[in-house]
Amino acid sequence: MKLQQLRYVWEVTRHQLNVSATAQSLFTSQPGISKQIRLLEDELGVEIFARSGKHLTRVTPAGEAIVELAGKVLRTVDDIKHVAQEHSDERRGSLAIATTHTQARYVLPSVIGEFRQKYPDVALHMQQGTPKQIAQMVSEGSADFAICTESLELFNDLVLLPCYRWNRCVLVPKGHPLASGELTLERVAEHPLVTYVFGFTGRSQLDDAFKSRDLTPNVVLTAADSDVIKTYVRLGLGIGIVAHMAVDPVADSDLVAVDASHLFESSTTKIGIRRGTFMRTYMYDFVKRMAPHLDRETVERALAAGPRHEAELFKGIQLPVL
Amino acid sequence: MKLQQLRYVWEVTRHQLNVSATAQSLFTSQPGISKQIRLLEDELGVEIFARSGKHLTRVTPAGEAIVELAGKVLRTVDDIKHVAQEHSDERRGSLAIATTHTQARYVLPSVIGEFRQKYPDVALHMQQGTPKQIAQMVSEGSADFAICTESLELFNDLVLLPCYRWNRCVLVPKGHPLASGELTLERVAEHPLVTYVFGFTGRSQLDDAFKSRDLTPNVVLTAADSDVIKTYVRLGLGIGIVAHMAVDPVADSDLVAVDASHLFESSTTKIGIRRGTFMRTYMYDFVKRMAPHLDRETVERALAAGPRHEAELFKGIQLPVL
DNA sequence: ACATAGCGCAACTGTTGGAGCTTCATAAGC
DNA sequence: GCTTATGAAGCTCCAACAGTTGCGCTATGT
Repeated sequence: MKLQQLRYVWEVTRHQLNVSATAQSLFTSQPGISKQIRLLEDELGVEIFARSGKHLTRVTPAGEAIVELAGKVLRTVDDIKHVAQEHSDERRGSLAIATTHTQARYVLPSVIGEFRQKYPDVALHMQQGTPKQIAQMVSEGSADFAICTESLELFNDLVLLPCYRWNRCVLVPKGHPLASGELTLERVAEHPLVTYVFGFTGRSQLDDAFKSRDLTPNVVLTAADSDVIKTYVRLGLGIGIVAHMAVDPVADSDLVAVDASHLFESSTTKIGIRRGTFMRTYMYDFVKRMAPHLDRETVERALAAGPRHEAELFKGIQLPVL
Repeated sequence: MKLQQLRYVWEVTRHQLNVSATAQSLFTSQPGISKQIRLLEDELGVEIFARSGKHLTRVTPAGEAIVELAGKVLRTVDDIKHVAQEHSDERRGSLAIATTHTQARYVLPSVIGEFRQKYPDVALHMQQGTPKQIAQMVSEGSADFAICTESLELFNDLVLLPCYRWNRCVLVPKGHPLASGELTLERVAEHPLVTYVFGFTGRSQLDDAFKSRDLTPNVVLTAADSDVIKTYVRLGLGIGIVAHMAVDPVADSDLVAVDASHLFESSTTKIGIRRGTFMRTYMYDFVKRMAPHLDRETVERALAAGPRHEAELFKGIQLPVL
C-alpha cells in the first residue's frame, strides 16, 4: 500500500469518480491513476469502486469505509508536514480560512490585516462559500478554519469555538417611517423585507422571531450578502434586515440603521476547526485575534474534548457583542 | 513522503533508536533504513532524530510529534487492511489478545474454544503480560484486545468495556483453622499470606480492604499467577487469596476455598480496545461471548463516545458475577 | 447510427528503494 | 594509550516500479 494510492482513491471520489478529471487536477495521467487504484484493490482483495463496463459508477460499501480511512491517513500526513514546518520555521506556513461573505467583508479584514503584518510569510488562503460548504471544506481538510454563524453544528468532527455575538438592525432609506419611533416586530412586518437567504448569517433566528409572534413577514428578496441587500434597500425595494457589523457608518451614511437587538435573538459567530488538526502557533494567534477570550490553553482544551463536549467549556463565558 | 519512511521512523523509535536491530526485525538492511529516514528528514526539513557522531541518541521535540502521528497513520493503514479483509471474507482474519495469566488460564479457554469452532480461519494470537504491558500493546496497536482487571484506566486512548465482576476466596489446606468458622479480615490477617503481586488481578482492592481496618497483612510471598500461589499453599507456606474463578473444584479438591466476597470489594474485569480500531464482525462476536450484555450496538456506542465518556454508558448495567 | 467522453491494456522509460561493501565515529576492554 | 567491537553513513549497482504514450474498447447522448 502506498500513500499515493490512497491519495488517488480519495481524490477520485472527490471528483465524482471521474478519473480523467482527477488526473488533470493532480497533473498526472489517467492510466497512472487507474493502474494504482487497481493495484490497491488487488492488494486489499476488495473492489473499492463498482464498474460498469469501463466506467466507475459508484463506491462499494467496502470502498466507503476505505475512502474515509484514506482521508484520515492523508489528513494525518498533512499534520506531519505541519508539525515539521512548525519546528523548522515558526513564522512560515499556510492558513486556509473558509468563511461567508459577511465575515470576509466586515469582520475579517482588520484581523487579517494585523495577522499579515505579524506573519508576512504565512500564505493566507481565503475561500468564500455557503455555511455548509465551509463546514464541509474544513471537515475534509481543504481548509483550516470555518468562520460563520450557521450549519457548523452539522459536522460532528468540528470543534466549535464561539467568538462573539452580534445583533441585527433594520436598514431603511432616510425619511422612511421606520426611521423614527419605536421599532416593533409588527411594524417591521408591515413592510416588504430584503434579507439573507435561508442558511446564511443567522437567517433562522430571524424567521423564528416572526413565527413566535405569528407574523408572516413579506420577504420580497433574499440575498447571500449584505451588499446586495443594501443595494436593493437603496432602490426602495423594501427595508433591509442585516447584521449590525455589516453597516459602515461612512459608506452607508445615506441609509438609516435602526438597532433591532430587542426584536431578534442575537446570533453567535464561531470558528470551526477539525478535531485532531495540528495547530500551528500562528493559528492560535489568529484565533486569539478573532476572540481575545480564546487563548491557546482554552483552544487546546476544546480540541482535546470529546465530540459535543467542548460546548461545556464555554458555558460560563461572556462573549463580546459586536 | 512514503508510508515506508513513516514505518521506519516508528519502528526505529520502538527499537531504542537502534537502526541495525530495526533492520533485522523488518528483514531489510540497515543502510536502507538510514537512507529513508534521511530522505524523510530532508523532505520535512526537520531532524527527527538527534545524532552524536554516527549514533542516534534521542528523538528531537519535532520528532516526538512526528513519531506519534506516524504511528497514527500506520494504525489507520492497518484499519484499512482490516476493512478490506472484513469485506472480502467475513470469517477470515486475525485477532490478537493481550491478557494476564488468570484470564488466560481460567476464563478465556471456554470463550476461545467456542470462538475457534465458529471462526476456524481467524488466526488467534495470545500474548501474556503484566496489565501495564497489555494496555501498552493495545494502545500502540500490536494487540486488539486487552483483557484484565487493572491498569487499563491509565491509557486514555483505550475504551473500557466492563465484562464481569468477581470476588476472592481464601485458599487453605484441608483441616486448616480457617477452613471452618466465620471468616473475618482479622482472622485472615493472623496468618501468613500468599497472593498476587501488586498491579495484578485486583491486588489493590485487597490492600485497600486491610488498610481500611488498620490491619497489616503478613504477605510472605507474592506471585503473578494463581497456580504459583496454589503450589505454595499446598506446601503450607501460608494461606492463599486468589480470584474465585481460579479455583478448580476438581483439580484443587485437596484445598478448601472459603468465599471471601464479604471481606473484599469485588473487582471488575474489562476489555480494553483502542479508540478508532476497526472492529471486525468476529471481534464483536468475541466480546459478546466474554460478556453477553456487550452486544454489537453497545460496543459501537462505547467506541464512538469521547475519551472517558464511555463509562456513563455502563452506569446502570448489572454485571454478571463470577 | 454516429460522435464524444472516458476507461483499460500494453510497451516503454526514468526513477528509486534496497543490498552489499566500505568508511568513519564512538565506546568499551586490555 | 592502543585495540577491538558496535553501529551509522556513503557509495555503487541492480531490480522493481510508477508513470507516460498510444491504441482499442465501452458507454452515453444526439
